[in-house]
Amino acid sequence: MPKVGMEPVRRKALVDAAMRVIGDHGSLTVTMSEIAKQAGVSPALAHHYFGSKEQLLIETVRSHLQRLRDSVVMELSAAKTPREKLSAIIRVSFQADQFAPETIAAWLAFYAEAQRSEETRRFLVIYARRLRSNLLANLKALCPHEDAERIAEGAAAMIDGLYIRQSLRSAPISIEASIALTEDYINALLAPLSKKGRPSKGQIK
Amino acid sequence: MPKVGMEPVRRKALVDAAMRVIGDHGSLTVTMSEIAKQAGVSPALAHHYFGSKEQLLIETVRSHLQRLRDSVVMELSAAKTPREKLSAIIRVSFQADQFAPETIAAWLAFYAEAQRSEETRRFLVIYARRLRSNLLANLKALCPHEDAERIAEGAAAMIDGLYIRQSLRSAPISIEASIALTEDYINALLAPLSKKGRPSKGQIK
DNA sequence: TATTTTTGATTGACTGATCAATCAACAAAA
DNA sequence: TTTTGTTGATTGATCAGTCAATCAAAAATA
Repeated sequence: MPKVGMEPVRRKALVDAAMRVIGDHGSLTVTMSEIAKQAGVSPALAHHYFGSKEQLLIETVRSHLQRLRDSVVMELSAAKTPREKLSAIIRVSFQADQFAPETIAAWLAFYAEAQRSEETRRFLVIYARRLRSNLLANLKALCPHEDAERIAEGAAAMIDGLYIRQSLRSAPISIEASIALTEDYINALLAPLSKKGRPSKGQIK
Repeated sequence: MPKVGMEPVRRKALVDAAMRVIGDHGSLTVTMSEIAKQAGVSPALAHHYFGSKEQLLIETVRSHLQRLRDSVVMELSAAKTPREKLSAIIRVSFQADQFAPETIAAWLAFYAEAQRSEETRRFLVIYARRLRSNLLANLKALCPHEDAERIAEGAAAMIDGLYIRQSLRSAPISIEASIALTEDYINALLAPLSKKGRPSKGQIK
């Protein structure tokens, strides 16, 4: 085996391994040994590259959020109208790999960790803001601004709520049903509204 | 100091202490020592009464859920109509002590724990089912059954989602706003419906 | 080209701290 | 004197983090 330029390879392997271990362990109380073993290296090497367990965990959150962000960007650029973009955001939130039990377990663990780790919290806040602002921007094209704020808040909450409920794995809701519930919410709140505030009968002001 | 009948007193003190410690620690990785100190007894006594840390934690979840349940029952009995009962359920979910940062942190920790502890998971499943079925029962009085199912699912998700978003403590949503968002959801989805499925103009079948 | 030197990658063994859990002993009430 | 409550001291396990030593490739030198 070669000997140079291993660093990026090992870092990625360790971050991926951490994600997997956290996922099926369902918590951040995982040991460096478990992660290292999963990545096929010694625990000492994990410390060598990341300095501390906390740092490795933070990189793991970062990487996960980055991947999610990339998905959103890609899907958003494919969608044309604001309404299509809203659907794209929803679709990505519930896409299969995001909605897998291990991924959801990891999410939950990250949220719990954010109660103690300021840095983890910051990442999740960024994610939450991005979700909200993506929704908001497109809603503003479809209804008055104040309504858009409310609806964005509600839709974001619903998405996160569907996640957390999924984590209990009792009567799990399918991906399609989750998408439908969120779409319904947006449609129902948008229905009586329109860009410039059409009251009820299609009269444009 | 007196000497008999201490057991229930100590158990309650320890469970309450655990809740407090978990709350401001924001995680279940708390030590028996911390809990015992908070309760003003020695760690050995905590083990004496609960046998293990896990058992104490489980009792803590149970006690918390029981208190919530009591609140719901009380508020529900005060409400008369189905629509009022729906509002009562929502109101309890967001009542001040439930929505306090430490309580939310504790909830989150319990959800994370449920990934590993079957018993904790069972309690949370029971809570989730109860919330859903309380909503469902009252919704059924207001719209067709299939619609009631969807709306109950969505409202439950929204409630949980508002909780989890609150845990990030960035741009926190007020109690009133949280209630308003959930009420809006129900109103919006209920609007085009009625008990026997009036299509759109008030014609009763 | 052959050799030595340097450098990055990697690990086994170890340390120190933390903690759940146990237990023997003691105090006070019954 | 029996029972209940209570604790300090201790044990054993687990882990994050450190370190000195090894190995093999690459670079420098002859």
